[in-house]
Formats: sequence, structure tokens, C-alpha cells
Amino acid sequence: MDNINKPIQSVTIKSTQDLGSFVRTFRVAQKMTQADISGLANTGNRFIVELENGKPTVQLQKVLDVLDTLGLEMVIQRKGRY
Amino acid sequence: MDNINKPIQSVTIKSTQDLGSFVRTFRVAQKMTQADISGLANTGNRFIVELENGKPTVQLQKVLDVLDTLGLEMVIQRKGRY
DNA sequence: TCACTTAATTACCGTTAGGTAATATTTTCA
DNA sequence: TGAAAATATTACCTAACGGTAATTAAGTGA
Repeated sequence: MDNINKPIQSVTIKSTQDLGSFVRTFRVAQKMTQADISGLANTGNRFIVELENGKPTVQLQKVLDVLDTLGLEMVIQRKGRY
Repeated sequence: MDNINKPIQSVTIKSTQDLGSFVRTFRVAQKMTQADISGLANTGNRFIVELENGKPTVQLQKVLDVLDTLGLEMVIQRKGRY
């Protein structure tokens, strides 16, 4: 599939790596720095680094804060929808 | 809106409370106990209790494990989609 | 190439997540 | 209503989250 120039609709998160990679890609696409996010989301730079690198133990509320800062939201659904 | 007997398609998670409430409701609908989940997801019962009660600091990977056990998946998307 | 920006690492450290196991409380239903 | 099942709480404990601040490394653009 050709995803070039195709706006992202949604990404299924199967692992913390998936989330980290997506957050990084999306952040960069928004031309934001890690410092921008950590400032807006009231976290340390360290948290952003760890999140983007897929740390499994990041805390949920902080993740939600970062997603909100990026204009993203989390959805739960049954497996296999598309 | 009448949601009775309407299969859940997706739930937007704006807070850890949202997630906890949804997990509980879904688990009960599946006729599973907390012990069932904690067994299958390799966590303690304590984690399930805390997750369902909306603890903000639950760790992401464990949440993903529980969702997987329930046949659910996490999706990230831009805000405001429906 | 070199200066500047951004990202990553490290040390320090108080707080706490969450496992287990025991106990208590609440819910369920025959 | 009473016993069993399910959920919640507690104590004990180790590992480690994540903030700050300083430092280092990596990336970028003129």
C-alpha cells in the first residue's frame, strides 16, 4: 500500500513500540520538538524520550496527556476492525 | 440514544476512568471474573482492580496485555473522528 | 565545516507500581 | 437469608518510574 501523502487515519497499537514510533512520526510531522511536547504535556523530557522509544512501563495517564497535546485520542475496539 | 443490545463498536478513552469503566463493563459482558483476566494476562488481581477503578498510573504494556486478553485492541487517531 | 538545535544519557532521588498472600468486604442467588 | 463467589483492601517488599539538571551525542542547515 502506498501511504505517501496519505493522511493518517488511525494506527492500531499492538505494543509500546508501536505507540512510540507513531508518536515520534506524528510529532515530527507536526514540526514539534520533544521539548515542545514535554512543556505542553507537563512532563519531563525524559518521559518523552522513553515513550517514543517504546518503554513498556510508561504510565497511562501521561500517555493520554501526550496524545492530547498532539491532538490525538485513544480508542478501544474489538480486534480486527478496520 | 438507545444502546441496549447494541454491540459496542468503539470507545474513546479520555481518561483512565473511561478505560477502567469500559474494561469492567466489557469483562462482565463476557462473563469473566477479575481472576480469569489476571490469570490469562499474567498479572496480579491487584492490577485488574486498580485498572478497572481508573488508576492513572497503570503501566501501558500491562493494559495492552489485558485488552488483548479481552479480545480488544487500542487504536490512536486524530481527535474528533466518529 | 561549524555553530545551533534537538535528542539521548546519566546521576541523584523520592515516590510508588504491582506481585503475593492473607483478610475483609460486597455481591450474587438458590 | 445465608453461604459461596467475586471484588477490594492491606501489609510486605523489590524494582523502577520519572522529575530535574547537567552532560553528551546526534542531527541539521547555511
